Amino acid sequence: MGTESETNGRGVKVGAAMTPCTDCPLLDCPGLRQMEPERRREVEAFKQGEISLERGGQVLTQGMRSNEIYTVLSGVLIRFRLMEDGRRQIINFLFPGDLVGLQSMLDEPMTHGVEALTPAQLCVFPRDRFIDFVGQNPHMGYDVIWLAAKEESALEEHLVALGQRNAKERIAYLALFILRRAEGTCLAANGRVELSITQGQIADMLGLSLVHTNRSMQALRRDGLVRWSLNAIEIPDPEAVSKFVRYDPHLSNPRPYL
Amino acid sequence: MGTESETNGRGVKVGAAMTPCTDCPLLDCPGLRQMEPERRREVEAFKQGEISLERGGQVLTQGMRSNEIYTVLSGVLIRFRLMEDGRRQIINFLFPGDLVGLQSMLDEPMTHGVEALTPAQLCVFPRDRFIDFVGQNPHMGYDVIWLAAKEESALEEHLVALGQRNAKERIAYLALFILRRAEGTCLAANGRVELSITQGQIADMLGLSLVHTNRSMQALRRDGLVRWSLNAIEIPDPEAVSKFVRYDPHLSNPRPYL
DNA sequence: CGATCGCTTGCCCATATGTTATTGCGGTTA
DNA sequence: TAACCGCAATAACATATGGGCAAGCGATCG
Repeated sequence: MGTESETNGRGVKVGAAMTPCTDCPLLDCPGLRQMEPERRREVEAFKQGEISLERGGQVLTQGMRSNEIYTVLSGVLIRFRLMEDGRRQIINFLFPGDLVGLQSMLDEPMTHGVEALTPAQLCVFPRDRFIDFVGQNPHMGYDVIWLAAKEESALEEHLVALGQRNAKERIAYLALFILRRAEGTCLAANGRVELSITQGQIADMLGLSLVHTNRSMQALRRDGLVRWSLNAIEIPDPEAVSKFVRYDPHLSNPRPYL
Repeated sequence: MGTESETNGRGVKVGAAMTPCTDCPLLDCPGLRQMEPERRREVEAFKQGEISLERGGQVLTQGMRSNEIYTVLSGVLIRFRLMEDGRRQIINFLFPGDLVGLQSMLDEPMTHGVEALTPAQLCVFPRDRFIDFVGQNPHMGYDVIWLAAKEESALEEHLVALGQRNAKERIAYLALFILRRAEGTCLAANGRVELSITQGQIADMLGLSLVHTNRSMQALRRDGLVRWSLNAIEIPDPEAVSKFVRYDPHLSNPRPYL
């Protein structure tokens, strides 16, 4: 169809084109760790290719195995779990620099799917060469562990939100979480992210019904805490929200990435 | 006091005694992966010591940094997060073979604490030698990543439970989760685990009030699905419970461990 | 242009879950 | 033995959240 091969009906394009890691567009982002040129070359040797997704395109499908691991080069994605009866739980949001298929390491069927929220590009790495790669670059292995630990922290936060907070707090929490992650990856400024997230998606992430999600969002808007439309999230006073939900996304060390 | 040095008022005993990895008591457990003798020697070289805990003893304290990572040699522990207002969210349960302080890798203050649910022993490893260790034993690095991915899967399951299931289902889910993990570490047989878990702890894990937790547990007992007392969990028909909560802890590959 | 479709919003009512308080039981301690 | 403590089991009542339905609104598409 296009200039490249279109493999998958679901908005996935496997590109021959490949951004060289030596001028990775993520290099300038202050939330991401600097990376020495020689390391970048190492990563480039490991990198297998690139994938482009449209909004709604899927990279990983629940129930299937994968031989590849990915890294977000641009865009925002969600990771979610489907139940047989149609219920859906969104597990987390993925931003540039994030590792995508840690589960692929397990050599078991994926327990979740991954889908693009915006047009996105991913770097592809072969799983079976991973051990060698780590053997030759122990620091990289450490970085992967670092990222895994960070991801775990995020899930921990989400668990706290679902377990301990009410609807308004959950939504405000999620807004702040996304804003901070977006800031860290240069996708936000002045308390504003442009990102199309459906109220249905918010509901599916926070374990709320659609109706109640809507109600609570309106309340937050009235309170002047969070203005969350289909196109963007705005938080006029992040400090206030942080206090409201008792959640302080302490700016952490810059994240490593591949 | 005892024969060893008592360092901490909270039931922590740092022992000079050290179980040699070459006859690690976990070796026989079918849920854990076999480990070649030479690997065991490598691990032993990395191992720094051992810690014993009584029920209620804490290994890691929220808000503090740690230079050590641990591994569960025996016993069951919980990982939890406290909020300023006293609310508590239990994040996960830890069983023999599990990695304890993955967060220590981040070089940031811990966002959770870890406390023993039964008397427990932990193996201690120094964080700062970790990179070298992985550099020399890439397979071990891979194993750590494996464990991290597995932990992430568990949190994912918990998220689904909190987000999508009602009280009865959550409790049944948790019972089954614990039972299966206990079976995998030789702590359970015939659908029965002996483990003292308070209804308050269950409530704090599942985001329910104590009263409602109690109500729902009774209902499950009446239904004959889960018999959960202070001393033990019994699930007469795991298949039935699995169907009831739509959760199937597919027996996974044996877990690696250090 | 009208026809759809999905998102948003509002309303009314049902119910799952939370809150507060009381009781009872068994074990521990003085 | 009495006093105490932690935990489980109830009861009566309050409220947060969910379910069902319908309307307005903006895109997209023929």
